[in-house]
Amino acid sequence: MGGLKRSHYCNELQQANVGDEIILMGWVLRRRDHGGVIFVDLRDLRGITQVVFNPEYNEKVHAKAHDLRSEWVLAVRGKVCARPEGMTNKNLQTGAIEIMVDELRILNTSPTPPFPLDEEKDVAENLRLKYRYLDLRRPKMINNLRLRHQAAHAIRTYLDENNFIDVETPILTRSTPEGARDYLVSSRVNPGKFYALPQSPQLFKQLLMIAGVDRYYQIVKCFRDEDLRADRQPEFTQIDMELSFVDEDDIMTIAEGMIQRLFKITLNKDISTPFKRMTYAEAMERFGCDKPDTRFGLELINLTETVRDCGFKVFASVVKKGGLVKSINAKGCATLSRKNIDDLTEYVAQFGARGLAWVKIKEDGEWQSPIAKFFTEAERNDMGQTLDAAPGDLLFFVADTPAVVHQALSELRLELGRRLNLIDKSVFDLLWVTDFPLLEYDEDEGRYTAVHHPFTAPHEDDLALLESAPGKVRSRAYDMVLNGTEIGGGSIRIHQKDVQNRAFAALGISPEEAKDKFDFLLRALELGAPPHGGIAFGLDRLMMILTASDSIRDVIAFPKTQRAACPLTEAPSPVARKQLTELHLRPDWKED
RNA sequence: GGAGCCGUAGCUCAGCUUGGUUAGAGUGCCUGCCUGUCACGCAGGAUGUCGCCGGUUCGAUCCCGGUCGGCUCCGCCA
Repeated sequence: MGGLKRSHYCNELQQANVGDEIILMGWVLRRRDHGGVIFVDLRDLRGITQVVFNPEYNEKVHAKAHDLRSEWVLAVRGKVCARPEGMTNKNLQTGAIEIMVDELRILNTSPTPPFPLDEEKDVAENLRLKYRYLDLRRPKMINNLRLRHQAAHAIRTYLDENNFIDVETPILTRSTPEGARDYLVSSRVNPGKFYALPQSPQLFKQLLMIAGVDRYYQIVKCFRDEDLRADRQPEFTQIDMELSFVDEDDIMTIAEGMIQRLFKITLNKDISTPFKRMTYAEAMERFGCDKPDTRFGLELINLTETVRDCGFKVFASVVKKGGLVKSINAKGCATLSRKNIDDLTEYVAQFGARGLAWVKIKEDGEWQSPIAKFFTEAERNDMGQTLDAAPGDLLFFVADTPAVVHQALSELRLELGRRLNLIDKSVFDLLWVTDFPLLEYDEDEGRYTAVHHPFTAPHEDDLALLESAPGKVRSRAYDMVLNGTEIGGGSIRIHQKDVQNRAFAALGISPEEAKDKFDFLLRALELGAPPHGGIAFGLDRLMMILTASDSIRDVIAFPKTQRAACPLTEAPSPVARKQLTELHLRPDWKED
């Protein structure tokens, strides 16, 4: 750089700097060559400054500026000048001034970049990912990275103020049963044995509580070898914490304070605490899901009892078989076309609904519906009353198993919310969902599995049910929900060995297997484990919401594609046979 | 494991329904002109494995099958 030192960033210079001699460094965003005067928009991570090469001001430098091209890297020494009358650019933070250049250093050149960086148009994502370092030069992307940094910083500061200490836990650890598929790492020095990358530092943070650490946190990578989604990556970041001698309220209060701080620092938004709370049972009943978006209505209404003995066999037989009939009253939506309704029927079909019954309430209160004829007038009145139906309304019904009814109507509700523009995007709607069931029955495995994880404490009132009615046991788990997205979840943990053994037994884990896989935990629990609990937040998902991104990939510097590949490094890649041999692995795939 | 959408110039896309001349547009790029632009302007120019393989056909960017890649979703994600 020939001894030049940057004096300012490209967003800083204002009217007050006029007359100053400054040095900027950055990339050529655009060059406008007027034959005489040449304008260059110089960009760095913070902004853009117009630099001017005028032959009358400095002929030698002007000549050199002819060669400049997009994304060349420059150091520019010059004088801050006020722009001529009427020439300010209101779209630019530095639009009041420009730099008359005395010295131009070309620090690096570049061929024409493979895609434009000026954000005028969307670019194919795999191209962006292949040249991610170019993509990240775009203001939106660098802003996302910066906001993520600010979020992490605010969280660390807050937790430090609250006596948490950051402790690192192993990335190479042991595979445990339950949960997601593990990423495995083979051990060179232990033939036939494997490490697993952590799905979360769950057991280590519990062991830290037993160690007396009292309050632990970590912003930490977690790994789950499952299929990707717009909001799911195989490696993702958790804000992980654990506290001793606390109950649910203590943890919720700490977590609320942290989220409050996060919003204040990153978006300067004031969030009021405490957050709303809702039990799992209420969330399912009213919204059909455990992470309700409560920014709008369209709640589910239970008609199971109303239609139990009705004339419509589809409904009545579902009820008889123990299923549910629920409805959504889309107020004032009778104007939706048959095509609209068909689209919605197709939409809910992907969630298992075999049909979507509907009724339009006409101006005279009569039903316009394919199923109207199956109901007596009394039944129609009964249903209309339960649903608060009025002329102009559109009623949707799903009758099926509780799981299908809830998922289908929950998704229908969200789709209606989006289509009807019912969601106020400026609102951040935070709530807790509590009292999750501890266990749920897995038909495929023929046993109960943990809804949260196997170390979650059962509700004390329900302890006796652990053996007699495992599905009825409530847990001491809680999720934090933001705008219908689960952003964090945690629980009070089991801190007594005998309770942990009973929980394992309920999960169908034999005492032998428990000893084999979790001996270290059981031993630790009996050596003076304090009551403890914690919570973990998905930092990536939080950042998605804070940046209003559609994809988790937009808040991760180097994300992976849906096939879990990195277009930039071309990971995963083949490895030399020698590496495999050292790891005692014998490939069963064809080598090139 | 399954469903849907997409793949044409460096980039963003049209063309494909109904197969047939030289495959287009905008932008970018190159050259020239231009001293106040800021998505500068004007004139000219170059640029295509129509993802790949196969089939049907006299003839395939277009129809069919397969395959590769990208995205969204279901399953999966304690």
